[in-house]
This record gives sequence, C-alpha cells and structure tokens, in this order.
Amino acid sequence: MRLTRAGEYGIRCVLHLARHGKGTLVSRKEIAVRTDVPPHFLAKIAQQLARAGIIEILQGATGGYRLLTDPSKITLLAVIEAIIGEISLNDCVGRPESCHNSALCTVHRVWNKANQQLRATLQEANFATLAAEDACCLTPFPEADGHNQPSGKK
Amino acid sequence: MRLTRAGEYGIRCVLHLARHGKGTLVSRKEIAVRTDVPPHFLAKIAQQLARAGIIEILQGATGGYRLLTDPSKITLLAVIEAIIGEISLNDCVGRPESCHNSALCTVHRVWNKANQQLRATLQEANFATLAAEDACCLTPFPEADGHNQPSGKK
DNA sequence: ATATATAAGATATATTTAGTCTTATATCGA
DNA sequence: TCGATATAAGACTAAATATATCTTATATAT
Ligand code: SF4
Ligand code: SF4
Repeated sequence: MRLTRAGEYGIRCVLHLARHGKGTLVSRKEIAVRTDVPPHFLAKIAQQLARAGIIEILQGATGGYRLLTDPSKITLLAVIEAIIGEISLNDCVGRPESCHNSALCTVHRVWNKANQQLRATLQEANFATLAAEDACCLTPFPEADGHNQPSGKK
Repeated sequence: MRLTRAGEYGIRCVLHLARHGKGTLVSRKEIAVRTDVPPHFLAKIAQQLARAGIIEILQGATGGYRLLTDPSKITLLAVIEAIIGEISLNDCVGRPESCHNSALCTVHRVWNKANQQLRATLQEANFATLAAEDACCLTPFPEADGHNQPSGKK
C-alpha cells in the first residue's frame, strides 16, 4: 500500500519540468541530477509519461523532455497513474471479477469509497500549484542564477 | 498501491469471526474453508492478529480463534494495519526522514492529507456493521443449515 | 501415556520492483 | 556528406517482497 519508486520519480520529473514551464526543453541529465533519480531509470519513466501524453521526448544531441500541457492542467493523479496504472487499493476494486463475491461484499464497498476518495484528492492537486508554492525535490530551485554548477559531481 | 493478499485474508478472517460474535471459538479449518484462504497462511496471519490484540488463539485438539473485542469496536483500519503495518501511501509519509526535503515539499503535504483521509475512512468501518449488513466472503452465510458441504472441493 | 488436531515458526517459490547495461537514433561539427 | 557525440529506447539483471508450503512444537481428549 505504497507508491512505487518509479511513481515517486515520475512526480519529481514532472514537478521539475513544471518549474520551467510548459514547452521548455530540459535535458534528462539535468532532471536526473536535480531530482536525484538514476538517469537510465528516469528514461524508462519518461517513456511512460510520454505515452500518457504528459511530456514530449526530444531525441538527439540537444534532446530532452518538455511538458506538452500547462502545469495547471496536469494533476498528481494523472502522473501517478501514467506510471503505476490506475490506483486500486485492493484487487477487487480494479477488477471486481477477481472475487466472485464483490457484488454483495460490504468490505468491497468501503474499498471502492476509499479508492474514489483517494483518487479525488490526488486529482485536486495540479502541478502549477505544487511547483509554485515553494521548493521541493532536492535542489531548492533549478538554475537559480544560471551557473551554480557544483562541479563536485560524482 | 494495493492491499496485500495477507491483508485481505486477515479482513476475511475477522469478518467471519464477527459473524459468530465476540468470544465464539471457530476452528482455523472452518475459517480457511469458508473464506478461501490457505490454512497455513491463515495461521501466520492469525498470529499477527493475536499480537495486535484483536483475536485470541486457542491451541490443542479443540482449538481455534475467537474475537477478544466486540465486533463494533474493531475497525477495518485496525485489522489491516495489524497485518501490513501502518498505512503509508509513500515512503516519506511514514518516514519523513527518508527524504531530506519532506519539510518543504508540497507533494509531501498532499500525500499526508491523502493518507490521513484514507486511514480515517477505514477507521469509520467497524466489523459489526460490515458483518451484519449482508453476506460477504465466499459462502453466503456460515453454517447456514450445517451441511451444505459442496464436496466438489478441489 | 498415546494419539490426534491444532498452532507456531522456518523455509522455499513466485512475483514484482528497482536499477543497470546494451543497442538504436538523432543532432552537431568537420 | 560523414563521423563523433549525446541522447532515447528497449533488453536484461539483481534485489526485495509477497505468497505459500513444510516441518516442528504444543495442547487437549481418550
Ligand atoms: S471479499 Fe470483498 S473485499 Fe475481499 S476481495 Fe472479495 S469483494 Fe473484495
Ligand atoms: S520529494 Fe516530496 S513527495 Fe517525494 S519523497 Fe521527497 S518529500 Fe516525499
């Protein structure tokens, strides 16, 4: 009953992009460093975000990622579910046929309600708000003055 | 982001016991058959429920399980958390120190809120209500007339 | 005291998650 | 136009977890 690592990383990625605004191209390397995500793992996650239509992936020497939509239109729920699939607190929520008693089950109803509530809460959060409010995800702010390169990169 | 099998089984077990009422001894075998849980797996789960003070385990030839508390006092949350530990939708909810940015993170706050809401919903559901309302968990009602043994057991 | 039915704990298998490595593609510079 | 480089894309490996079974110990009844 917890978010996977990939889901968490996906959120960080989109949040970082949201700080730069819709359409701004950011290299995978920068995102990986700033959000502390293994670069190759990030690549895999980005593919899922791209398939979901949240970001666009640009290839080549000057490639990177960029948001296709305005951050205010991207919800936390959308990003999470792009990575880990539709949230389903119990098997029977997503696939009622997995338990032949789901039609009658009182517990099932509680799960359905809780699931719906959870998804609603995550849907209320959009990335414009999340990104604007204050610093998150490791480095306080990206490219604060353009040349604070640590040079202590491992 | 889903309940483990063990958690689901724990709920079924307590629900079955709740049907029999507080203090009634029910054999592991009966519970296992009625709720479709592997008997040995159920034993392990029962241990956790016992440690949490929800059920009592009686050993010996006439042993079994029984509820220590009135079903109305047992919440869905308590049973779930007895099995899978405290619910934490993201690592940083349960262990804020796992991410050094949790103090500032706006996403973290959303997770906290969602987590709290989820736990509240599960806490509202008690087993008296769950058991009374209608049939759940496989066999419609335990010991309906004492001998509706399917005999088609695999 | 012995046999039986059960619980308790240890062990093994399967599945999923997390991360790395290799291959392919696109842009840039000569 | 061709080669070098930086990136994306996909295949693969290792670790963690979940699931289930097996073995051992305990308690009751005969
Ligand atoms: S018994 Fe109820 S809660 Fe459990 S899996 Fe079946 S429908 Fe869902
Ligand atoms: S970045 Fe925010 S949401 Fe993600 S783990 Fe850290 S505190 Fe939690």
